[in-house]
This record gives sequence, C-alpha cells and structure tokens, in this order.
Amino acid sequence: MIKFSAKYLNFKDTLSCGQVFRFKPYKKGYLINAKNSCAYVYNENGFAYILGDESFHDYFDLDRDYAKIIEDIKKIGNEKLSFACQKYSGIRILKQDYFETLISFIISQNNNIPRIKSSIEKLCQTFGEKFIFLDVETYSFPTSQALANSPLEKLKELGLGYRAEYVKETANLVEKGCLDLEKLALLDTSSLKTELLKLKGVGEKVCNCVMLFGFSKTDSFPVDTWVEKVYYQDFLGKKATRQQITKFFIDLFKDNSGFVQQYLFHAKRMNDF
DNA sequence: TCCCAGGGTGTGG
DNA sequence: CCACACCATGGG
Repeated sequence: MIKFSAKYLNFKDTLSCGQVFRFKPYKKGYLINAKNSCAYVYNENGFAYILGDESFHDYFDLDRDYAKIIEDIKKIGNEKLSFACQKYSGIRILKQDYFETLISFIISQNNNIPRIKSSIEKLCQTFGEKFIFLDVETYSFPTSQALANSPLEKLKELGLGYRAEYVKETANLVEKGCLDLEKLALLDTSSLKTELLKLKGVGEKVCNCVMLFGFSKTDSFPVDTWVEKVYYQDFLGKKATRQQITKFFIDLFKDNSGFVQQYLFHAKRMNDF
C-alpha cells in the first residue's frame, strides 16, 4: 500500500479531469485498471491511499514535485489560473499505457466524455481479458492484436462510429510492427509529434493529449472546445487557430504547459469560471 | 429539431 | 495556406 499527501493527490479530480476513462467508483474511492494491473484508491483524513502493486507509484507520477510546479505557475499572475491550480492542486498527470492512450484519444474526437467512457468500457468487455480484483469483475484493455483482428462492423457496434476505421488501422500498424510505441517513447516532443500526426484520426489536439497523458511530454497543450473558451474568455486571447492557442500557452509555460492545461480544463468544466 | 461533445479528413479554392 | 462539408452518436 502507498500512502501520500492528499493535497497533491486527489483521486476524484485526477480521475474525472478527462485524461483517463477507465475507472469506477468503489467503496470509499475508485477502482483503477491500468497496464493489466488493478488498484483500489481513496482519499481519507488528508491522505491518499493506493492499494495496488508498485507500478502505480509511477502511474500516479509520485516522484514529481507538484508544489513547485504550482508555485511557478502562480508567478505568471493570472488570477483565474492561480485559483484553479490551488483548488485543484490534487490533480496529477497520469503516466498511462501508450497504446491505450492512443486508441482512447482517437475515440475522443468530436465526442463527449461520458460517451468515450462508455465506448471504451464496451471495447474492454468485448475484446479485453476478464479477471477478478477484490471480488469485482474487470477487463483489461484490448491488445493491438484483438483490435486488428476484429471486423470493422463489430467495432462500430460499440458506438465508435466513423472512428472505428481509425482505431482498426492504428491497431493494424502496431500489429504488423510498423508502429513501435516503445521506440517512439524515446523521441523528443517534436519528433514524437511528427510521428503521431502520421496516424489517421490523430490531429493536433489528439496528438497533444496522447503526448501528455501517455508519453509524459509536459510541454504539450491540447486545445479543445473547453480550452478554447478559456483562452478567449479568461485570457482575453485575440482570435486565433487552435494551433496558435497551443503555441501561446507553451511559449508562456514551457514544461509546465500540460499541468496548466489540466487545471484550466477541469476548472472550466466544473463551472468555476 | 438543432446544438454540442477533449476534432480530423478530404476537397476545392 | 485557408475554408468548409462531412463524418456517427447520444444527451440537452
């Protein structure tokens, strides 16, 4: 069991801020299913508890100093951002499985979070491997082989819609050995981006999400409809393309950009401003 | 019935 | 380079 300060590890915020789709409420907290391992996590009396194997230390990014990150972010002097990173200081950027993150965010395009969760849940129940954790039935994320071998129609039935083709094609590339995500992980942000953008269904926004939530490239800044609103309403940004908005924030926050994005995205969605 | 959701692709200018 | 139609689907 891992015990950690709750100030910089709040499970409710970390799990519901849109970076991960596979978790469910359980007893005092949540069950999380990641990289073929399971954990029971909960906050209590100012602490965060993780009941799972050691892989979750890395998964929750526990070696990173979030106090310093938030301190640095506040120096910029934006009132709403300072409020957001204080209120949601318990958000951490997870280090998720590359393949799962890639497939998940391909599914996320022009979609909403409840539907994304539902589609991925069905995907796991249909193509994943069943196992039991704490007497609860759960499923692993499908392998590239399982997805590559699936008929297209079966993927569409799960609610993926037109994204089914993108998912199958990407799974095919991995299966044929034409896409080695472990190797891509060794690249710097710019080179990684070039490679990911070659995939069908991966554009600027999805690419930034995969780099941030899978590959831990914190100099990423995904811009979706919510963050676009933040830019115009709360940073008084002039009219710009989403790509320009990404550049605006990365120029300003450098390696802290990814954290800034999560604080702003979550606060906006929670209706804080 | 229209609009929106963690957008991207393909086509035409 | 830009604009724009189109892409499934369910909830408000």
